[in-house]
Amino acid sequence: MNSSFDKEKLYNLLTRIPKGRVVTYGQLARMLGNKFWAQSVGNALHTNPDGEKYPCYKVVNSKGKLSTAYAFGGLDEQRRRLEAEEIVVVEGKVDLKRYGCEVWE
DNA sequence: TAGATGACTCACA
DNA sequence: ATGTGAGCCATCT
Repeated sequence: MNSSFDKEKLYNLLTRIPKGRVVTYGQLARMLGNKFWAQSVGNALHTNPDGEKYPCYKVVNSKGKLSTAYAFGGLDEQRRRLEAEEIVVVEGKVDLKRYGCEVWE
């Protein structure tokens, strides 16, 4: 069947992210089924700035770098939220070795 | 319908 | 570390 990109699934995963942990676009894409959805994931988050409801601030790229085009608040706000979960942000980046979660549940 | 754009990732120099 | 090229997807113009 055409397993197309489902935003609901993406949002579901976002809300499932354990506290004090971050996830990369590729990781989300992989969980959704296709690792090539990374770009689509970023696009979906940008077109759907549900940051008020979804922890999109926990989503970073494979290098652990935070989004430069944060839809709301800005990089400063995102860093603020991450630190609020005991996540250390350095130079706008997080240590995926420490906070990057491969899989949860 | 086709082309360009992007909050991506990976490999190589 | 920085830059370029190639790859796949969804959305916009």
